[in-house]
Amino acid sequence: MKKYIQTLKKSRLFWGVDEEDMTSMLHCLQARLETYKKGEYVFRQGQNIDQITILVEGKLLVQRDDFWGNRSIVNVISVGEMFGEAYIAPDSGTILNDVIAEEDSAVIFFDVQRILTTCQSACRFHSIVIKNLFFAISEKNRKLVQKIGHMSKRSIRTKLISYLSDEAKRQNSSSFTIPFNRQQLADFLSVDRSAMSNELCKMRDEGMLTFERDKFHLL
Amino acid sequence: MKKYIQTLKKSRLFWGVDEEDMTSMLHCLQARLETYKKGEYVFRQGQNIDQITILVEGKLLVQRDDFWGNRSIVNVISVGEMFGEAYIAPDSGTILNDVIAEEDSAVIFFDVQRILTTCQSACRFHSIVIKNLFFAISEKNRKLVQKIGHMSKRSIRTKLISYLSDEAKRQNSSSFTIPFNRQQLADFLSVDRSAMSNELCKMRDEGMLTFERDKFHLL
DNA sequence: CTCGTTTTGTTGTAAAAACAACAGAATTGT
DNA sequence: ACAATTCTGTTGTTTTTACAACAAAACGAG
Repeated sequence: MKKYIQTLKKSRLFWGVDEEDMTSMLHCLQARLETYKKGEYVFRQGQNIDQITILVEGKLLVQRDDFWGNRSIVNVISVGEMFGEAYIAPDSGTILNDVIAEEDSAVIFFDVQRILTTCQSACRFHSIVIKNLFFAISEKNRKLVQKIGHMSKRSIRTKLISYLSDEAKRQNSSSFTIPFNRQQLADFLSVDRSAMSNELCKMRDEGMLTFERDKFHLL
Repeated sequence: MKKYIQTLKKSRLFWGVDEEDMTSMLHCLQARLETYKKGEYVFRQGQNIDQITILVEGKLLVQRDDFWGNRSIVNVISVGEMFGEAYIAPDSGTILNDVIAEEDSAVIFFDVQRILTTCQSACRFHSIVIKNLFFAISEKNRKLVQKIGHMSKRSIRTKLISYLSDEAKRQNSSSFTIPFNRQQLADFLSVDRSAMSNELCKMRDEGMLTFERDKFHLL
C-alpha cells in the first residue's frame, strides 16, 4: 500500500491531507488494496457496491452489455480516479455495468461508513476527507446536469447554442476557449463531427459567432 | 419556521431524524427561512451559491437564458425538494441559471460548512444528516450517469435498447414495468413521442420485445 | 353506461442528422 | 525544412427524426 501513497495524495479524495497523516488515515478508513490481472473483473454487473475505490495503477474499463448482448464501453478509469461513489447509497441497487482491468491494475477500497462517520480518535483530517468526497460528487453532479442540458436539445445547432452559451457564462466573456477539439466536442454532445462542423460554419456565416480552432467569440 | 418542520422531516435531507430533534437540528445548522413573492428571484445567474436549500412552500422554476436571449425551463422544483447541492463545491463556479418563484414560495437555507462539520455538542443526528445528504447526491449522480448513457446513443432505437436493458437489469427480469407513459419516456430520452412509438412497434414486429402500456417483456 | 379526455399508434412529409469520402490546413516529430 | 499525422471543413447521399394530423384504444368522472 505504501508505494501508492503519493498517488493517493494527489487524488481528489485526499486533497489537503499531509503526507505524514496519510498512513494513519488509511488505517482509520480500513483501506484495502487489491490487484487485478488484465481482463479480470473489478466489479460485475448485478453486484452490490458499498465501497469507494481509487485506481492507483493500470487502467479500468466500464463496460455495458445490453439485453441482446451488444457490448459498449461506457467509461475509462485512469490512475488517481475515484469510482463507485455513485453506487453506495443503501437504496441505489446493484451496479448495471462491468468494470474490467484493461491492464494489470491496482485498486484501493475504502469503506463508506468509515468515511462518513467521523472518528473520535487521532485522525484529524477526517473532516477534510468528508468534504473532499462531498465536493467531488457535488461537482460531478453539476457537470452531469449541465451536460444533460446540452444533450437534451433536439438539434445540433441548439446543442451548440446551449454549450457555447454555458461556456460564455462560465468564463464570463463572449470570447472564450473550449477544452475540446472538434471530435471531442462532437463526442461530448453526442453528435457527428462533420455535421457539427458544418453547423458551426453555418452559424458563423449567419453572423452568430466567429471561431478559430478552440477559440470562440459569440456575437 | 416551525410550521414547516413536518415538510422538512419528510425531505430527503432529514430522513430518520425524530421530530423532537428537528428544532435543535435546525438551530445547529443555522437554518434560515426566506419567502418570495411570485416572480421574485431565489438565485440569479452568475451568483455564487454556498448554501443548500429546501423548498417548503410554493414552486420554483429553474430557467436558462442562452447568449442570444432564448429562454428555456430547465427544471421545476416542488415542495420538499432540495436545491443547490450541486453548486456548493468551492471550485464549482457560479450558477448559470436563474431560479424564480413561480408561486409565492418559502425556502429554507442551510449552511454547508455547518452540515459537513460535525458538532461536538447536542445534535446527535448530525451524522445522519451528513449521510442523507451524501446518499442523496450519490443517488442523483447515478441516475444522471445512467440517463446520459441512454441519451448519448445516436438513434431512437438504440436509446430504447439502452433504457430497456437497464430496466430489465434493475428489476432483474426480462418482464418489467416502467415508471413512464410514452410521452414521459420520450421526454426522458429527449426524442419525439410519435417517432419513438413507431420505433417501439417496429421492434415489436421484429420480435425483439412485447409490451402493453407500461409493461414490457424483452425476448 | 356514456361522454369527454388522455394515451397510444399510424401515416406521410419535410427537415435534419449520420455517414462516407476527400481536400486543405495545422501540427508534430525528426 | 520536410514528411507524416492529425485536425477541420466541405460536399453529396442515405437514413433517421421531427412534426403534424388523425384514428383507435383506454381511462375516468358523473
